[in-house]
Amino acid sequence: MSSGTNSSGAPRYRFAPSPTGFFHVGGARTALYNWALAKRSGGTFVLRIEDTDEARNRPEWTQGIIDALAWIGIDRDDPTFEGPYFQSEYATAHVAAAERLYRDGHAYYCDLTTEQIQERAKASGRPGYDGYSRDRGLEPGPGRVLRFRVPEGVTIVDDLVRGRVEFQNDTIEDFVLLRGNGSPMFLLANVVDDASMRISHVVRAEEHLPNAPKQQLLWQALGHTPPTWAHVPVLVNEQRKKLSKRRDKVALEQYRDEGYLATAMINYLMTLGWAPQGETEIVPWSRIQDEFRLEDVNHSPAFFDLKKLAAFNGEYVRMLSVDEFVDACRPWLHGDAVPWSPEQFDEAVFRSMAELVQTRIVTLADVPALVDFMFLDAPIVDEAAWTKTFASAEAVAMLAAARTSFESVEWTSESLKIATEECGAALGLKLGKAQAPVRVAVTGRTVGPPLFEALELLGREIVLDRLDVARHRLD
RNA sequence: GCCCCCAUCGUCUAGUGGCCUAGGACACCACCCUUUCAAGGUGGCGGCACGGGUUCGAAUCCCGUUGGGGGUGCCA
Repeated sequence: MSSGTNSSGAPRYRFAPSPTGFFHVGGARTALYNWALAKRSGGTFVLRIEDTDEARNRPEWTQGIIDALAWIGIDRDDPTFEGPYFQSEYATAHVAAAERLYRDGHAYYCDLTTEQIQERAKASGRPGYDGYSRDRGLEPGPGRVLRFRVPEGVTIVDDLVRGRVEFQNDTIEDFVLLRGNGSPMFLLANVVDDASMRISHVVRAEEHLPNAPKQQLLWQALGHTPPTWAHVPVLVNEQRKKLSKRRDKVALEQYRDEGYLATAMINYLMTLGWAPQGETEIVPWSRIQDEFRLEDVNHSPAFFDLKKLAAFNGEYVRMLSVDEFVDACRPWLHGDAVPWSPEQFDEAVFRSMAELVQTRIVTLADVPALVDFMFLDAPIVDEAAWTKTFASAEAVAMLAAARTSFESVEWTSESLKIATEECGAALGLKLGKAQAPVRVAVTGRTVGPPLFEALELLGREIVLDRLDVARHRLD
Protein backbone atom coordinates (compact mmCIF):
# COMPACT_ATOMS: atom_id res chain seq x y z
CA MET A 1 0.00 0.00 0.00
CA SER A 2 1.98 2.96 -1.17
CA SER A 3 0.40 6.33 -1.02
CA GLY A 4 2.85 9.14 -0.66
CA THR A 5 4.21 8.86 2.80
CA ASN A 6 6.16 11.56 4.48
CA SER A 7 9.38 9.72 4.15
CA SER A 8 11.56 11.74 6.46
CA GLY A 9 11.83 10.57 10.04
CA ALA A 10 9.74 8.34 12.23
CA PRO A 11 6.01 8.01 11.61
CA ARG A 12 3.78 10.55 13.27
CA TYR A 13 0.26 9.51 14.09
CA ARG A 14 -2.10 12.30 14.91
CA PHE A 15 -5.21 11.94 16.98
CA ALA A 16 -7.46 14.97 16.83
CA PRO A 17 -10.60 14.77 18.95
CA SER A 18 -12.92 17.68 19.39
CA PRO A 19 -13.72 18.37 23.03
CA THR A 20 -17.40 17.92 23.76
CA GLY A 21 -17.48 17.41 27.49
CA PHE A 22 -17.04 13.67 27.31
CA PHE A 23 -14.82 11.20 25.53
CA HIS A 24 -16.50 8.97 22.95
CA VAL A 25 -15.82 5.24 23.03
CA GLY A 26 -15.37 5.33 19.26
CA GLY A 27 -12.71 7.97 19.73
CA ALA A 28 -11.10 5.80 22.35
CA ARG A 29 -10.77 2.96 19.88
CA THR A 30 -9.26 5.22 17.23
CA ALA A 31 -6.86 6.60 19.81
CA LEU A 32 -5.84 3.08 20.72
CA TYR A 33 -5.16 2.29 17.06
CA ASN A 34 -2.94 5.33 16.72
CA TRP A 35 -1.23 4.60 19.99
CA ALA A 36 -0.45 0.97 19.17
CA LEU A 37 1.00 1.92 15.81
CA ALA A 38 3.01 4.83 17.14
CA LYS A 39 4.43 2.78 19.98
CA ARG A 40 5.40 -0.16 17.87
CA SER A 41 6.96 1.87 15.10
CA GLY A 42 8.94 4.03 17.46
CA GLY A 43 7.00 6.97 16.11
CA THR A 44 4.92 9.60 17.79
CA PHE A 45 1.34 9.92 18.96
CA VAL A 46 0.42 13.52 18.39
CA LEU A 47 -2.60 14.72 20.32
CA ARG A 48 -4.03 17.76 18.67
CA ILE A 49 -7.22 19.10 20.09
CA GLU A 50 -9.69 20.80 17.86
CA ASP A 51 -10.26 24.07 19.55
CA THR A 52 -13.77 25.47 19.49
CA ASP A 53 -15.20 28.58 21.11
CA GLU A 54 -17.09 26.53 23.63
CA ALA A 55 -14.14 24.33 24.48
CA ARG A 56 -12.00 27.39 25.01
CA ASN A 57 -14.29 28.40 27.86
CA ARG A 58 -14.22 24.94 29.36
CA PRO A 59 -10.66 23.81 29.95
CA GLU A 60 -12.02 20.84 31.89
CA TRP A 61 -13.18 19.35 28.60
CA THR A 62 -9.64 19.15 27.36
CA GLN A 63 -8.51 17.76 30.67
CA GLY A 64 -11.26 15.17 30.34
CA ILE A 65 -9.75 13.95 27.08
CA ILE A 66 -6.32 13.67 28.66
CA ASP A 67 -7.71 11.84 31.70
CA ALA A 68 -9.68 9.45 29.53
CA LEU A 69 -6.63 8.70 27.42
CA ALA A 70 -4.63 8.09 30.58
CA TRP A 71 -7.25 5.64 31.81
CA ILE A 72 -6.91 3.50 28.70
CA GLY A 73 -3.15 3.53 29.00
CA ILE A 74 -2.30 6.37 26.67
CA ASP A 75 0.03 8.07 29.04
CA ARG A 76 0.94 11.68 28.62
CA ASP A 77 4.28 11.09 30.35
CA ASP A 78 5.29 8.47 27.82
CA PRO A 79 7.85 9.84 25.35
CA THR A 80 5.70 8.60 22.48
CA PHE A 81 2.97 11.02 23.53
CA GLU A 82 3.28 14.44 22.00
CA GLY A 83 0.94 17.23 22.89
CA PRO A 84 -1.64 18.33 23.53
CA TYR A 85 -1.59 20.98 20.89
CA PHE A 86 -4.46 23.25 20.07
CA GLN A 87 -5.64 24.15 16.65
CA SER A 88 -5.99 27.82 17.43
CA GLU A 89 -2.28 28.06 18.04
CA TYR A 90 -1.89 27.83 14.29
CA ALA A 91 -4.62 30.26 13.19
CA THR A 92 -2.21 32.72 11.61
CA ALA A 93 -0.60 29.97 9.63
CA HIS A 94 -4.02 28.82 8.41
CA VAL A 95 -4.81 32.22 6.97
CA ALA A 96 -1.35 32.57 5.50
CA ALA A 97 -1.71 29.22 3.76
CA ALA A 98 -5.07 30.25 2.36
CA GLU A 99 -3.61 33.45 0.99
CA ARG A 100 -0.80 31.53 -0.60
CA LEU A 101 -3.34 29.27 -2.27
CA TYR A 102 -5.09 32.38 -3.60
CA ARG A 103 -1.86 33.86 -4.95
CA ASP A 104 -0.97 30.59 -6.63
CA GLY A 105 -4.35 30.39 -8.33
CA HIS A 106 -5.54 27.41 -6.32
CA ALA A 107 -8.31 29.45 -4.73
CA TYR A 108 -10.58 32.33 -5.61
CA TYR A 109 -12.96 34.68 -3.88
CA CYS A 110 -16.70 34.35 -4.12
CA ASP A 111 -19.43 36.74 -3.03
CA LEU A 112 -22.44 34.47 -3.37
CA THR A 113 -24.66 34.13 -0.32
CA THR A 114 -26.07 30.80 0.78
CA GLU A 115 -29.46 31.89 -0.56
CA GLN A 116 -28.05 32.77 -3.95
CA ILE A 117 -26.27 29.44 -4.15
CA GLN A 118 -29.49 27.64 -3.36
CA GLU A 119 -31.38 29.61 -5.99
CA ARG A 120 -28.82 28.76 -8.62
CA ALA A 121 -28.87 25.13 -7.59
CA LYS A 122 -32.62 25.06 -7.84
CA ALA A 123 -32.60 26.68 -11.24
CA SER A 124 -30.02 24.29 -12.63
CA GLY A 125 -31.40 21.22 -10.89
CA ARG A 126 -28.02 20.38 -9.42
CA PRO A 127 -27.54 20.69 -5.70
CA GLY A 128 -24.60 22.54 -4.24
CA TYR A 129 -22.33 25.32 -5.36
CA ASP A 130 -21.76 25.38 -9.11
CA GLY A 131 -18.43 27.21 -9.35
CA TYR A 132 -20.09 30.44 -10.46
CA SER A 133 -17.28 32.71 -9.23
CA ARG A 134 -14.40 30.63 -10.53
CA ASP A 135 -13.37 33.01 -13.28
CA ARG A 136 -14.89 36.26 -12.10
CA GLY A 137 -11.55 37.44 -10.74
CA LEU A 138 -12.96 38.80 -7.51
CA GLU A 139 -10.59 40.54 -5.10
CA PRO A 140 -10.64 39.79 -1.38
CA GLY A 141 -13.26 41.79 0.44
CA PRO A 142 -15.61 41.76 3.39
CA GLY A 143 -18.24 39.07 3.14
CA ARG A 144 -16.36 37.26 0.39
CA VAL A 145 -15.33 33.67 1.02
CA LEU A 146 -12.22 32.07 -0.37
CA ARG A 147 -12.99 28.88 -2.26
CA PHE A 148 -10.66 26.13 -3.36
CA ARG A 149 -10.45 25.65 -7.10
CA VAL A 150 -10.90 21.90 -7.40
CA PRO A 151 -8.83 20.79 -10.41
CA GLU A 152 -10.10 18.51 -13.15
CA GLY A 153 -9.42 14.83 -13.07
CA VAL A 154 -9.62 12.07 -10.53
CA THR A 155 -8.40 11.98 -6.97
CA ILE A 156 -7.28 8.65 -5.67
CA VAL A 157 -7.22 8.14 -1.95
CA ASP A 158 -4.98 5.25 -1.13
CA ASP A 159 -6.35 4.01 2.14
CA LEU A 160 -4.69 1.48 4.39
CA VAL A 161 -7.94 -0.13 5.42
CA ARG A 162 -10.14 0.40 2.39
CA GLY A 163 -7.67 0.20 -0.44
CA ARG A 164 -7.89 2.49 -3.43
CA VAL A 165 -10.86 4.84 -3.42
CA GLU A 166 -11.53 6.95 -6.49
CA PHE A 167 -13.29 10.27 -6.53
CA GLN A 168 -14.20 12.11 -9.71
CA ASN A 169 -13.12 15.67 -9.07
CA ASP A 170 -16.20 17.11 -10.78
CA THR A 171 -18.28 15.63 -7.96
CA ILE A 172 -16.33 17.66 -5.45
CA GLU A 173 -17.54 21.22 -5.22
CA ASP A 174 -15.27 24.20 -4.73
CA PHE A 175 -15.33 24.17 -0.95
CA VAL A 176 -14.77 27.14 1.31
CA LEU A 177 -11.33 27.76 2.79
CA LEU A 178 -11.87 31.13 4.45
CA ARG A 179 -15.20 32.41 5.69
CA GLY A 180 -16.58 35.81 4.81
CA ASN A 181 -15.07 37.15 8.03
CA GLY A 182 -11.66 35.79 7.10
CA SER A 183 -11.55 32.90 9.56
CA PRO A 184 -10.25 29.54 8.33
CA MET A 185 -12.44 26.48 7.96
CA PHE A 186 -11.82 23.19 9.70
CA LEU A 187 -10.73 21.35 6.58
CA LEU A 188 -8.00 23.85 5.81
CA ALA A 189 -6.87 24.22 9.41
CA ASN A 190 -6.57 20.48 9.65
CA VAL A 191 -4.42 20.11 6.59
CA VAL A 192 -2.17 23.02 7.46
CA ASP A 193 -1.64 21.68 10.96
CA ASP A 194 -1.00 18.16 9.75
CA ALA A 195 1.45 19.36 7.15
CA SER A 196 3.35 21.68 9.43
CA MET A 197 3.57 19.00 12.09
CA ARG A 198 4.83 16.56 9.45
CA ILE A 199 2.08 14.07 10.20
CA SER A 200 2.68 10.89 8.25
CA HIS A 201 -0.44 8.88 9.10
CA VAL A 202 -4.02 10.02 9.48
CA VAL A 203 -6.06 7.29 11.14
CA ARG A 204 -9.62 8.38 11.81
CA ALA A 205 -13.24 7.32 11.58
CA GLU A 206 -14.81 6.42 8.27
CA GLU A 207 -17.19 9.33 8.37
CA HIS A 208 -14.25 11.47 7.31
CA LEU A 209 -13.62 9.52 4.14
CA PRO A 210 -15.52 11.98 1.91
CA ASN A 211 -13.23 14.71 3.25
CA ALA A 212 -10.09 12.82 2.35
CA PRO A 213 -9.96 13.75 -1.36
CA LYS A 214 -10.50 17.40 -0.51
CA GLN A 215 -7.75 17.34 2.02
CA GLN A 216 -5.44 15.43 -0.24
CA LEU A 217 -5.96 18.06 -2.94
CA LEU A 218 -5.14 20.70 -0.38
CA TRP A 219 -1.94 18.93 0.68
CA GLN A 220 -0.87 18.83 -2.93
CA ALA A 221 -1.82 22.41 -3.72
CA LEU A 222 0.19 23.46 -0.71
CA GLY A 223 3.17 21.61 -2.14
CA HIS A 224 3.26 18.73 0.29
CA THR A 225 3.11 14.98 -0.03
CA PRO A 226 -0.19 13.77 1.44
CA PRO A 227 -0.15 11.48 4.46
CA THR A 228 -1.04 7.82 4.50
CA TRP A 229 -4.77 7.59 5.10
CA ALA A 230 -6.67 5.01 7.09
CA HIS A 231 -10.40 5.30 7.59
CA VAL A 232 -11.65 2.87 10.17
CA PRO A 233 -15.29 1.77 10.42
CA VAL A 234 -17.58 3.46 12.88
CA LEU A 235 -19.18 1.92 15.94
CA VAL A 236 -22.94 1.46 15.72
CA ASN A 237 -25.88 0.72 18.01
CA GLU A 238 -28.44 -2.08 17.70
CA GLN A 239 -30.19 -0.07 14.99
CA ARG A 240 -26.93 -0.06 13.03
CA LYS A 241 -26.73 3.69 13.37
CA LYS A 242 -23.57 5.53 14.29
CA LEU A 243 -23.31 5.75 18.07
CA SER A 244 -24.74 9.06 19.23
CA LYS A 245 -24.58 10.88 22.50
CA ARG A 246 -28.34 11.29 22.63
CA ARG A 247 -29.38 7.71 22.27
CA ASP A 248 -26.42 5.59 23.27
CA LYS A 249 -24.10 5.23 26.21
CA VAL A 250 -20.96 6.50 24.55
CA ALA A 251 -18.99 8.28 27.27
CA LEU A 252 -15.87 6.38 28.14
CA GLU A 253 -15.88 8.09 31.53
CA GLN A 254 -19.21 6.52 32.30
CA TYR A 255 -17.83 3.03 31.86
CA ARG A 256 -14.91 3.92 34.09
CA ASP A 257 -17.28 5.27 36.73
CA GLU A 258 -19.49 2.19 36.56
CA GLY A 259 -16.64 -0.07 37.51
CA TYR A 260 -15.44 -1.43 34.23
CA LEU A 261 -11.75 -2.26 34.20
CA ALA A 262 -9.61 -0.30 31.77
CA THR A 263 -7.88 -3.51 30.72
CA ALA A 264 -11.21 -5.08 29.78
CA MET A 265 -12.40 -1.94 28.01
CA ILE A 266 -9.22 -1.69 25.97
CA ASN A 267 -9.30 -5.33 24.99
CA TYR A 268 -12.98 -5.22 24.06
CA LEU A 269 -12.65 -2.04 22.04
CA MET A 270 -9.80 -3.56 20.07
CA THR A 271 -11.85 -6.61 19.11
CA LEU A 272 -14.37 -4.39 17.37
CA GLY A 273 -13.28 -4.51 13.76
CA TRP A 274 -10.16 -6.50 14.44
CA ALA A 275 -9.17 -9.78 16.05
CA PRO A 276 -5.89 -10.96 17.50
CA GLN A 277 -4.37 -14.06 15.96
CA GLY A 278 -5.15 -17.30 17.69
CA GLU A 279 -7.63 -19.06 19.83
CA THR A 280 -8.75 -16.33 22.21
CA GLU A 281 -9.80 -12.72 22.02
CA ILE A 282 -8.72 -12.05 25.57
CA VAL A 283 -5.22 -10.75 25.07
CA PRO A 284 -3.08 -8.25 26.93
CA TRP A 285 -2.28 -4.88 25.46
CA SER A 286 1.34 -5.86 24.88
CA ARG A 287 0.24 -8.43 22.35
CA ILE A 288 -2.22 -6.09 20.74
CA GLN A 289 0.49 -3.51 20.36
CA ASP A 290 2.69 -6.08 18.65
CA GLU A 291 0.05 -7.53 16.38
CA PHE A 292 -2.34 -4.76 15.44
CA ARG A 293 -2.28 -3.83 11.77
CA LEU A 294 -4.54 -1.38 9.99
CA GLU A 295 -4.54 -3.69 6.96
CA ASP A 296 -6.37 -6.27 9.07
CA VAL A 297 -9.13 -3.96 10.24
CA ASN A 298 -12.61 -4.94 9.09
CA HIS A 299 -14.41 -2.83 6.56
CA SER A 300 -17.85 -2.87 8.08
CA PRO A 301 -19.28 -1.07 11.11
CA ALA A 302 -19.24 -2.93 14.42
CA PHE A 303 -21.99 -3.11 17.00
CA PHE A 304 -20.92 -2.02 20.46
CA ASP A 305 -22.27 -4.91 22.53
CA LEU A 306 -22.66 -4.20 26.25
CA LYS A 307 -23.17 -7.88 27.00
CA LYS A 308 -19.88 -8.86 25.50
CA LEU A 309 -18.15 -5.97 27.22
CA ALA A 310 -19.62 -7.25 30.49
CA ALA A 311 -18.30 -10.73 29.75
CA PHE A 312 -14.85 -9.34 29.05
CA ASN A 313 -14.99 -7.36 32.27
CA GLY A 314 -15.92 -10.42 34.31
CA GLU A 315 -13.07 -12.24 32.68
CA TYR A 316 -10.62 -9.52 33.66
CA VAL A 317 -12.01 -9.20 37.17
CA ARG A 318 -11.41 -12.89 37.74
CA MET A 319 -7.86 -12.59 36.45
CA LEU A 320 -6.99 -10.14 39.21
CA SER A 321 -5.02 -11.34 42.21
CA VAL A 322 -6.73 -10.80 45.56
CA ASP A 323 -4.49 -7.83 46.28
CA GLU A 324 -5.20 -6.27 42.91
CA PHE A 325 -8.88 -6.90 43.32
CA VAL A 326 -9.02 -5.31 46.76
CA ASP A 327 -7.13 -2.31 45.43
CA ALA A 328 -9.46 -2.00 42.48
CA CYS A 329 -12.53 -2.22 44.71
CA ARG A 330 -11.42 0.48 47.12
CA PRO A 331 -13.18 3.39 45.40
CA TRP A 332 -16.42 1.39 45.44
CA LEU A 333 -16.17 0.56 49.14
CA HIS A 334 -15.95 4.09 50.42
CA GLY A 335 -17.86 7.29 49.90
CA ASP A 336 -21.43 8.45 49.81
CA ALA A 337 -22.84 5.73 47.60
CA VAL A 338 -22.01 3.01 50.08
CA PRO A 339 -24.68 2.03 52.66
CA TRP A 340 -22.29 1.69 55.58
CA SER A 341 -20.34 4.32 57.50
CA PRO A 342 -16.55 4.45 57.39
CA GLU A 343 -16.34 3.11 60.96
CA GLN A 344 -18.43 0.07 60.10
CA PHE A 345 -16.25 -0.96 57.18
CA ASP A 346 -13.39 -3.37 57.84
CA GLU A 347 -11.03 -3.96 54.96
CA ALA A 348 -9.60 -7.10 56.56
CA VAL A 349 -13.05 -8.65 56.57
CA PHE A 350 -13.60 -7.62 52.98
CA ARG A 351 -10.26 -9.04 52.00
CA SER A 352 -11.11 -12.42 53.44
CA MET A 353 -14.25 -12.49 51.32
CA ALA A 354 -12.69 -10.99 48.22
CA GLU A 355 -12.12 -14.24 46.40
CA LEU A 356 -15.74 -15.24 46.86
CA VAL A 357 -16.91 -11.88 45.55
CA GLN A 358 -14.65 -11.92 42.53
CA THR A 359 -16.48 -14.63 40.61
CA ARG A 360 -19.84 -13.05 41.31
CA ILE A 361 -19.61 -9.60 39.82
CA VAL A 362 -19.72 -8.03 36.42
CA THR A 363 -18.46 -4.60 37.35
CA LEU A 364 -16.85 -3.28 40.50
CA ALA A 365 -20.03 -1.37 41.20
CA ASP A 366 -21.67 -4.71 41.98
CA VAL A 367 -19.38 -5.30 44.94
CA PRO A 368 -21.12 -3.40 47.78
CA ALA A 369 -24.41 -5.24 47.38
CA LEU A 370 -22.63 -8.55 47.85
CA VAL A 371 -20.93 -7.65 51.10
CA ASP A 372 -23.06 -4.97 52.72
CA PHE A 373 -24.51 -7.40 55.31
CA MET A 374 -21.01 -7.91 56.68
CA PHE A 375 -20.71 -4.29 57.74
CA LEU A 376 -24.23 -3.09 58.49
CA ASP A 377 -25.76 -3.48 61.94
CA ALA A 378 -28.80 -5.03 60.32
CA PRO A 379 -29.02 -6.48 56.81
CA ILE A 380 -30.95 -4.72 54.09
CA VAL A 381 -33.95 -7.00 53.67
CA ASP A 382 -35.22 -7.81 50.21
CA GLU A 383 -38.95 -8.06 50.92
CA ALA A 384 -39.77 -10.25 47.96
CA ALA A 385 -37.03 -12.68 48.90
CA TRP A 386 -38.20 -12.71 52.50
CA THR A 387 -41.83 -13.41 51.66
CA LYS A 388 -40.95 -16.15 49.24
CA THR A 389 -38.47 -17.86 51.52
CA PHE A 390 -40.64 -17.89 54.62
CA ALA A 391 -43.83 -18.92 52.85
CA SER A 392 -43.44 -22.49 54.08
CA ALA A 393 -43.76 -23.81 57.65
CA GLU A 394 -40.54 -25.77 57.21
CA ALA A 395 -38.62 -22.61 56.58
CA VAL A 396 -39.89 -21.08 59.79
CA ALA A 397 -39.11 -24.23 61.70
CA MET A 398 -35.67 -24.36 60.11
CA LEU A 399 -34.91 -20.90 61.40
CA ALA A 400 -35.73 -21.96 64.96
CA ALA A 401 -33.74 -25.15 64.65
CA ALA A 402 -30.69 -23.31 63.35
CA ARG A 403 -30.98 -20.78 66.16
CA THR A 404 -30.79 -23.57 68.72
CA SER A 405 -28.08 -25.50 66.96
CA PHE A 406 -25.83 -22.47 66.34
CA GLU A 407 -25.77 -21.66 70.04
CA SER A 408 -23.35 -24.46 70.77
CA VAL A 409 -21.85 -25.59 67.46
CA GLU A 410 -18.15 -25.16 66.83
CA TRP A 411 -17.88 -21.82 65.00
CA THR A 412 -16.25 -22.83 61.76
CA SER A 413 -17.76 -22.80 58.31
CA GLU A 414 -17.43 -26.56 58.07
CA SER A 415 -19.25 -27.23 61.37
CA LEU A 416 -21.90 -24.66 60.54
CA LYS A 417 -22.54 -26.42 57.29
CA ILE A 418 -22.91 -29.79 59.01
CA ALA A 419 -25.18 -28.29 61.65
CA THR A 420 -27.38 -26.76 58.98
CA GLU A 421 -27.47 -30.03 57.12
CA GLU A 422 -28.59 -31.85 60.26
CA CYS A 423 -31.29 -29.34 61.09
CA GLY A 424 -32.55 -29.56 57.53
CA ALA A 425 -32.51 -33.34 57.50
CA ALA A 426 -34.72 -33.40 60.59
CA LEU A 427 -37.26 -31.36 58.65
CA GLY A 428 -36.88 -33.26 55.41
CA LEU A 429 -34.94 -30.44 53.76
CA LYS A 430 -31.88 -30.76 51.65
CA LEU A 431 -29.03 -28.37 52.27
CA GLY A 432 -30.10 -26.12 49.42
CA LYS A 433 -33.47 -25.54 51.02
CA ALA A 434 -32.18 -25.61 54.57
CA GLN A 435 -29.68 -22.81 54.13
CA ALA A 436 -32.17 -20.42 52.57
CA PRO A 437 -33.94 -19.22 55.75
CA VAL A 438 -30.61 -18.69 57.47
CA ARG A 439 -29.26 -16.83 54.47
CA VAL A 440 -32.23 -14.48 54.25
CA ALA A 441 -32.20 -13.87 58.00
CA VAL A 442 -28.52 -13.04 58.06
CA THR A 443 -27.89 -11.39 54.68
CA GLY A 444 -31.35 -10.15 53.75
CA ARG A 445 -31.17 -11.79 50.35
CA THR A 446 -31.56 -15.19 48.70
CA VAL A 447 -28.41 -14.79 46.67
CA GLY A 448 -24.89 -13.95 47.72
CA PRO A 449 -21.50 -15.35 48.51
CA PRO A 450 -21.19 -18.80 50.13
CA LEU A 451 -23.08 -18.63 53.42
CA PHE A 452 -21.06 -20.54 55.98
CA GLU A 453 -17.84 -18.68 55.30
CA ALA A 454 -19.71 -15.45 55.86
CA LEU A 455 -21.28 -16.74 59.08
CA GLU A 456 -17.89 -17.71 60.43
CA LEU A 457 -16.55 -14.26 59.70
CA LEU A 458 -19.57 -12.52 61.20
CA GLY A 459 -19.24 -14.37 64.51
CA ARG A 460 -21.68 -16.25 66.66
CA GLU A 461 -23.07 -13.27 68.51
CA ILE A 462 -24.12 -11.32 65.45
CA VAL A 463 -25.50 -14.35 63.67
CA LEU A 464 -27.62 -15.43 66.65
CA ASP A 465 -28.85 -11.91 67.01
CA ARG A 466 -29.94 -11.73 63.38
CA LEU A 467 -31.70 -15.06 63.64
CA ASP A 468 -33.61 -13.72 66.63
CA VAL A 469 -34.54 -10.56 64.83
CA ALA A 470 -35.84 -12.62 61.95
CA ARG A 471 -37.89 -14.81 64.25
CA HIS A 472 -39.48 -11.79 65.90
CA ARG A 473 -40.24 -10.38 62.52
CA LEU A 474 -42.07 -13.56 61.58
CA ASP A 475 -44.33 -13.40 64.61
C1' G B 1 -31.12 13.51 -5.67
C1' C B 2 -25.66 13.10 -5.99
C1' C B 3 -20.93 11.01 -4.05
C1' C B 4 -18.57 7.30 -1.10
C1' C B 5 -18.28 2.94 1.95
C1' C B 6 -20.06 -1.81 3.52
C1' A B 7 -22.35 -7.09 3.31
C1' U B 8 -19.75 -14.70 7.08
C1' C B 9 -24.20 -17.50 12.93
C1' G B 10 -28.75 -12.69 16.77
C1' U B 11 -23.75 -9.99 17.87
C1' C B 12 -18.07 -9.49 17.44
C1' U B 13 -15.01 -12.10 14.35
C1' A B 14 -11.44 -16.33 11.68
C1' G B 15 -11.27 -17.15 6.64
C1' U B 16 -7.43 -13.82 1.23
C1' G B 17 -9.46 -20.04 -4.78
C1' G B 18 -8.99 -26.37 -2.86
C1' C B 19 -7.08 -27.61 4.33
C1' C B 20 -14.64 -25.16 4.90
C1' U B 21 -19.98 -30.94 5.44
C1' A B 22 -17.19 -22.52 7.32
C1' G B 23 -13.54 -22.21 13.04
C1' G B 24 -13.73 -19.23 17.74
C1' A B 25 -16.02 -15.70 21.25
C1' C B 26 -20.54 -13.20 23.47
C1' A B 27 -25.65 -14.19 24.00
C1' C B 28 -29.25 -18.23 24.27
C1' C B 29 -30.67 -23.54 25.56
C1' A B 30 -29.53 -28.36 27.99
C1' C B 31 -26.68 -31.26 31.18
C1' C B 32 -22.64 -31.83 34.92
C1' C B 33 -20.58 -29.65 39.35
C1' U B 34 -22.87 -27.23 43.54
C1' U B 35 -25.09 -24.53 50.39
C1' U B 36 -28.02 -19.79 47.15
C1' C B 37 -26.02 -16.99 43.15
C1' A B 38 -21.99 -17.09 40.31
C1' A B 39 -17.62 -19.21 38.33
C1' G B 40 -16.03 -23.76 35.90
C1' G B 41 -16.85 -28.19 32.61
C1' U B 42 -19.52 -30.73 28.51
C1' G B 43 -22.87 -30.49 24.61
C1' G B 44 -26.54 -27.95 21.50
C1' C B 45 -28.92 -24.10 18.48
C1' G B 46 -27.29 -20.89 14.66
C1' G B 47 -24.26 -17.97 9.22
C1' C B 48 -21.29 -17.14 3.79
C1' A B 49 -27.97 -11.44 1.45
C1' C B 50 -29.64 -12.68 -3.76
C1' G B 51 -28.64 -13.47 -9.10
C1' G B 52 -25.24 -14.02 -12.85
C1' G B 53 -20.33 -14.95 -14.45
C1' U B 54 -14.65 -16.51 -14.20
C1' U B 55 -12.50 -21.35 -12.76
C1' C B 56 -11.42 -28.30 -12.81
C1' G B 57 -12.89 -25.90 -8.10
C1' A B 58 -15.54 -19.94 -4.93
C1' A B 59 -17.38 -17.53 1.55
C1' U B 60 -12.91 -16.06 -1.04
C1' C B 61 -12.15 -12.99 -7.91
C1' C B 62 -15.63 -9.95 -11.50
C1' C B 63 -20.56 -7.79 -12.73
C1' G B 64 -25.45 -6.72 -11.32
C1' U B 65 -29.55 -6.60 -7.71
C1' U B 66 -31.16 -5.90 -2.93
C1' G B 67 -30.27 -4.21 1.79
C1' G B 68 -27.56 -1.21 5.37
C1' G B 69 -24.40 2.96 6.64
C1' G B 70 -21.77 7.59 5.98
C1' G B 71 -21.11 12.27 3.51
C1' U B 72 -23.27 16.05 0.95
C1' G B 73 -22.65 23.67 5.62
C1' C B 74 -19.52 30.55 5.42
C1' C B 75 -20.12 22.92 11.57
C1' A B 76 -16.08 20.38 13.62
